Amino acid sequence: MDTDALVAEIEASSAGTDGVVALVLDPGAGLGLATASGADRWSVATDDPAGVVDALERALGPRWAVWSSATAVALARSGVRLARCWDASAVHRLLFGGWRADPGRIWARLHGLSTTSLPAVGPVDLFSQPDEADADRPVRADGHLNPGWIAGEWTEAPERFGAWAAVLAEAVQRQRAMVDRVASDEDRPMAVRTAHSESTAELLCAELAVDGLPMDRAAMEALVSSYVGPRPTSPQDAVQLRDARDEQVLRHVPEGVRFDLRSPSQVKSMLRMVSVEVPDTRAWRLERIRDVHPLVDALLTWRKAERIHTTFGYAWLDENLGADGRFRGEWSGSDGAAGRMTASAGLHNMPADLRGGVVAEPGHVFVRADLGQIEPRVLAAVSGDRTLAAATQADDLYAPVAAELGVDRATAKVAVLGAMYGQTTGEGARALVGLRRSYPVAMVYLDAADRAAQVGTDLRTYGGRLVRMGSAALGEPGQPGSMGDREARSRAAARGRYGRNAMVQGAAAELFKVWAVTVRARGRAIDASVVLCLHDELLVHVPVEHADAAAALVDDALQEAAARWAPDRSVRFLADTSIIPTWADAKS
DNA sequence: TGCGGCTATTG
DNA sequence: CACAATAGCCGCAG
Repeated sequence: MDTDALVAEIEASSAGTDGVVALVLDPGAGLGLATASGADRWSVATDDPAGVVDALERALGPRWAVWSSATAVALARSGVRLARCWDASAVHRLLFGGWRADPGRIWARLHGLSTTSLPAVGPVDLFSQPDEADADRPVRADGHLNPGWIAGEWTEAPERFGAWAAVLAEAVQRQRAMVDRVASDEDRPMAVRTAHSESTAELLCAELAVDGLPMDRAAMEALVSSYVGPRPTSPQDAVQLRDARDEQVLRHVPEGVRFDLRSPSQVKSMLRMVSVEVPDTRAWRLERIRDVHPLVDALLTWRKAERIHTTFGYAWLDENLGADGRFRGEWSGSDGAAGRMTASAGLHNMPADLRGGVVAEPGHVFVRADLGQIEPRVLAAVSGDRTLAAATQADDLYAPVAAELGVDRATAKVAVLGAMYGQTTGEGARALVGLRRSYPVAMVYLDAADRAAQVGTDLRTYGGRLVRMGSAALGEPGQPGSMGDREARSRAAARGRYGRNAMVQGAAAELFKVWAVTVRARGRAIDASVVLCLHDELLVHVPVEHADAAAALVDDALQEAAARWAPDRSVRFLADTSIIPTWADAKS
């Protein structure tokens, strides 16, 4: 079938179904399509599935339903960009929390099947009797998805393409119904929009992973070299250089005594040998006693260099920086408790000292923008606290809060942050009384989350993300006898802080992603690409002639995002935006 | 070989 | 050293 005929069929079939078209893709063999109802499906055998998708995108521009961002990654590798999608794994994480979101798990959840013993490919065990009749079908007799198809057997015969897409279409239809229920029954009216923006954020993640971050290898190697010296010429040389670095510290202890600088307990012994007694060897602690003994100073200097050497050194560049001057990591659209974006390869914790190596390509610049005081502003929005919302009108939110509380700005800031993090000691805790009096709505919102989390009740963010409170890392609430009373209370308090913060951090992550995908969408017309997302900061790469337009676009996109995310306009959001040649040039 | 602890980096 | 994260190395249990 030619593409025009396919377009016409899909157009006729998907009328009145919100324009959702399910897509499964095998880059080597073809694609499967299905309309939202799953009633109509197509199997297209082609050696250029990306080209077909691109043609459909231009002709129809549907909301593409996909199992995960793997589809978008494959398309991005072929230079094909989708505008909108419904990412079943992203929506699964939104609805149910946690991280694992493979098709088998998504399907099981939507059909009320067990997710603790999902069928798997491989040796037959007691729980999975083979059933020959199941092999040809995407759904087994027991209702679970066929693990073989999940693992890739759907690509083995072209007629399976459409069947697999139809399965996805059904899953997405069920997800949509569940999101609608969250919106209506659980009082999270933004849930559908969140499903859309979180899904589109997955498209952005695919592009971030495929396109990478512009990096100047020579500039970055020069920066690395300034900390750890030149690149070793051989493995033997590497060992020698490492011994030489260690020796700069060890020469401060008596002759013949050896310590492993990489072992905290040995470092503690080493310090004791020169009469420096510390409970641990963290840098902030040693910093204060830097002058006590030259060994301390040498150790701190060594630590800094060792960090670059092991994590952000030549090996790091060799592994992640391509010959095309793009640094690539893996991106996740919604990780952890609160659903923040995360990135691997150190993209989110690269030392600030190395930012000078992140350089725009010739003829390009970066537009860098970060949200100001995003978490307290988000707290004002999601809690509906009118007084705190009024404070967001100020460029510096802490100034009116300080005036209201009758304290200085630093105290006000510590108090607000302490309230959001659940701090119970120190200066912040003392100012909490004033916060409760002046901003009762926001404080009650935080306290309610804290109390629910303490007893193990799951939470939902403003946008509708489920924050699960039953994970093993947090410990089970109310376990009798397994621990002392003090330990149990400490665990409960930790769960409370976790839940309290997840409501704020999670909502901030949702707003951030709406902003990021808005910039992605609007920026396309002027060739502006988001190349880095950092929780409250965007780095956009753009041809120099469009720099001013891109900077204006980023600011406009924030207002657009804020209006869509929180239709109540009483809370003000602002971004600090600059046009810079390297990431190190930002003024903040 | 897997995992918790310690450390450093980021928002 | 509150909240979140990635990542490396060490020491110990299995």
